[in-house]
Amino acid sequence: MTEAQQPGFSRCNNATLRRAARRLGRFYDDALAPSGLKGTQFGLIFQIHVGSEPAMGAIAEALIMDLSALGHTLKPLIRDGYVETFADKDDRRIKRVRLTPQGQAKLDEAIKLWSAAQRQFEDKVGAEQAAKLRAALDAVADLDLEMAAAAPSS
Amino acid sequence: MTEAQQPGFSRCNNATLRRAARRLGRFYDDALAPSGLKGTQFGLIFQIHVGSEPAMGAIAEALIMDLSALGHTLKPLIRDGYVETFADKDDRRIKRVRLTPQGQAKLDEAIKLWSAAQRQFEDKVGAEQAAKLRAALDAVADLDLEMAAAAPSS
DNA sequence: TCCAATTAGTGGCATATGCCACTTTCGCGA
DNA sequence: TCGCGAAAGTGGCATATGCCACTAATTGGA
Repeated sequence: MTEAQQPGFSRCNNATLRRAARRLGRFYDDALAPSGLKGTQFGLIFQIHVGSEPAMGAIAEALIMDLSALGHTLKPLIRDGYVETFADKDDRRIKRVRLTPQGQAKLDEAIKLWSAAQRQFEDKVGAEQAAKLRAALDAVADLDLEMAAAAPSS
Repeated sequence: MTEAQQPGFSRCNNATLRRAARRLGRFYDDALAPSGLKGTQFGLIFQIHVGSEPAMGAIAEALIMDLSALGHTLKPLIRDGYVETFADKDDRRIKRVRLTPQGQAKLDEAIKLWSAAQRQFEDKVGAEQAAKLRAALDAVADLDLEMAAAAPSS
């Protein structure tokens, strides 16, 4: 056993979350590896897929990502020809995103791999437990946090 | 509401976890900002703190991090003088890590900020709920996943 | 004793994420 | 209609993480 796992530390919700995310991330990444996509890219492509040519801002909001981070993450997918962007017809500030035919095909391919990982995970923890965990995580994600304005003026 | 959040997608345990991690990560990052540390760095420094001059491998294992990733993450902390490394006396392959006095001071400073964030989070979700969530996440982290060797030879 | 397999880290490369400073467009009120 | 403030992205910079190919030390046999 790893002695370095003192209880005091594991009380940090953020650290615990990241730790689990690293673990699960690698698992899904491994499962998706044959497709050449990472778990994050799969999630992003899927999000684009379910959206109706979503604007970047909409995607960022849905995934709770920084808009610029989304822009960066999108680049390799555009470079590899899975995704393409185009300006909104009515508002030139808005850039919409959609999958290319290859992107669609890649998504279909990845979904098969993803399903196996998802199934294995749920077999281990139980579909019900998994659903509860996701619900709890979604609740955290939608939480209205905000540090109570530290020093309230002078 | 964000229409782009179709139910189909949120069924991915990995995507849901990352989404929550981004959200919570920003919250803790904001809270720790005055100290100049990121949430990840805080967790790492804390881990070094509770360990007894832990070897890099031990830290990586405890945090479920890739050893090389740990090495990279450690660099800015070493550069800023919060952490230092030294070779193990008996096994020169092993590199041990410890906090410098400044690192200790920075940790103390950061713990105050962290406490406020931790408290605010637990006030929102409830200490008990938070504990349950951490337990569930630890369970996920310790899961014995492993894709059942895809193609079992020829 | 000497070499093969193992263990612990390092460096390079690529993606994942954020923040900040800008630039371009819009929307709106004077 | 002019011009200012808001909205949507982009680029640069820095950290977070992983994988892979290597190098240096160790450990076990033969």
